[in-house]
Amino acid sequence: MGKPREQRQQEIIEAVLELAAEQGVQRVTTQAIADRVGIAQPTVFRHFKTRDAIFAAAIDFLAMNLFNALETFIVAKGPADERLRQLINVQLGFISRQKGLPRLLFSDRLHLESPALKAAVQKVMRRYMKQLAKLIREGQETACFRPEMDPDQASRYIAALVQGLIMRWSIFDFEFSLEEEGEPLWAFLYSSIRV
Amino acid sequence: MGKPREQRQQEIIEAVLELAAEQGVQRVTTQAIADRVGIAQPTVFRHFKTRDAIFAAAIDFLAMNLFNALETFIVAKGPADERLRQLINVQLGFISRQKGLPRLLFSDRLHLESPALKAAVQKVMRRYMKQLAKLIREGQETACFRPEMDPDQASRYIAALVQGLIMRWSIFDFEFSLEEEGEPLWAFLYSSIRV
DNA sequence: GATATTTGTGAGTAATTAATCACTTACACA
DNA sequence: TGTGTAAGTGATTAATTACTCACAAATATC
Repeated sequence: MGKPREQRQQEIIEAVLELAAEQGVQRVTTQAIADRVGIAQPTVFRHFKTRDAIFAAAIDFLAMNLFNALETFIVAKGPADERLRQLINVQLGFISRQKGLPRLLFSDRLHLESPALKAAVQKVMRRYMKQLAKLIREGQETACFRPEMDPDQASRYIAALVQGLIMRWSIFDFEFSLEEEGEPLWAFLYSSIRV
Repeated sequence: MGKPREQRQQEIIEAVLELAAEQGVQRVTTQAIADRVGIAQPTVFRHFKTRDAIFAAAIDFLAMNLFNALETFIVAKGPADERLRQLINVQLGFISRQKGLPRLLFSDRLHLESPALKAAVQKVMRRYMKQLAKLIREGQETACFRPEMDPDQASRYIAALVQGLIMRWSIFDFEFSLEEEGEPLWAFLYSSIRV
C-alpha cells in the first residue's frame, strides 16, 4: 500500500479494461475497480477526479497503444497493399489481446453519457480513418489500388468492415477467433480495391 | 385513460424507440417512458412485467418490421445482384427512419445486462446473415457473383460492412445521411463480389 | 528526527431507479 | 343495474452507486 500515483493510475486503467472485457462497461463501477486493484472504493477518487476521467484515461491508453502498433505499417516501406494487409492483421491481433477496446469504443453508455468521452471516441475513429486514407492514397499512386476510388470513402468502408467484424465478435462474446478472420477479410477487401 | 392492453404496449414500445434514438438506451428509464406515453410510472409495469421485457418487446417489434421489409427482396424475382443492391438500400432507409434500432442492437447495456436480451439480439443478427447468404448463393447459381466465394463468409462481411456503417452513423449521432451511403457502399461491395 | 505531502480508509450522503402495494377509476357484460 | 376485471395512480421501498469527508498511515523532504 501507498504506491506512487502513476503506478496506481495504471493499475486502475488495467482493471477497467479487464472488467470491461469480462462483464461490459456497465459493471465497471468504482467499487468493482477498487476490488480488482485491491484498494478501498474512495481511494479510486484519490487518483481520478471522476468516473468519466477514468474512462477517458483508459481510452487514451488504448488509442496510444493501438496507433503505436498501426503507425509502423503506415510509415513503413514496401508495397501499400501488403502493408494494408499486415495493418489489418496487426489490428485484429491487438484487439484480440485487448478485448476491453471494443467494449469501451462501441459502448453507447460512454458516448451518450458524457460529451467529453464521446469526443474522445470520435477522435480515435477519425484518426483511424485518416491513417487508412493515407495508405490508400499512397497505394493508388503506386498502382496497387483502383485509381478511380475516393480514398476517403474507401477508408470509411474499410473501417466499417473491420469495425463491423469486431462488433459482431464483441456481441457474440468473443466466441470466434478474431485473428483467423484477418486473411479471409483481406481477401474480400482486396478484390474490391485492387487495380 | 384506460386504454386496451395492446394499444398501450405499442405506445410504450414506440416511446422506448424514440427515447433510445434521442438519448441512448441508458436514459430509457421507466419514468422517462411513462412521461413520454403520458401515464404514471407504475402503470408501465401493468403492461410489462419487467424493464427487460419492454426491451425484448421493442427488439421483437423492430426485427419483425425489418425482416418484413427485407424478405420482399429475398423472395422476389429478378437478378440477385440487383436485389441485393435494393435490399441494402431499403435496409439503410428503414434504419434511418428507426434510429432506435442501432441504439438497441448495438447497446452493450442490453446484451450484457440480460441473457434473454443478448439471445434476442444474437438471433436477429444470425437471421439477417442467413438471409444474405441465401441471396448470395442464388446469385452464384445465376452467375451474378464470384462462384469461388464462400456464401456464409461473404454474408458475414457484407453484414459487417453495413453494420459498421450504421454503427459509425450512430456513434457520430446521425450526423450524415445514411441513405446517401447506399449507392457508394454498393459500388464498393459490388466490385468485391461480382464475377 | 520533525514536518509536510501524498496515499489510504471507514462511515456516510444524495441521487437515481426498478419494482411493490393498497387503493381508485373505468369498463365489459350478465 | 350490479359485479368482476383490467387500467391507472400516489406513496413507498430497497438497492445501487458516484462521490465526500474527517481522519490515519505512509512516505518524502528538510
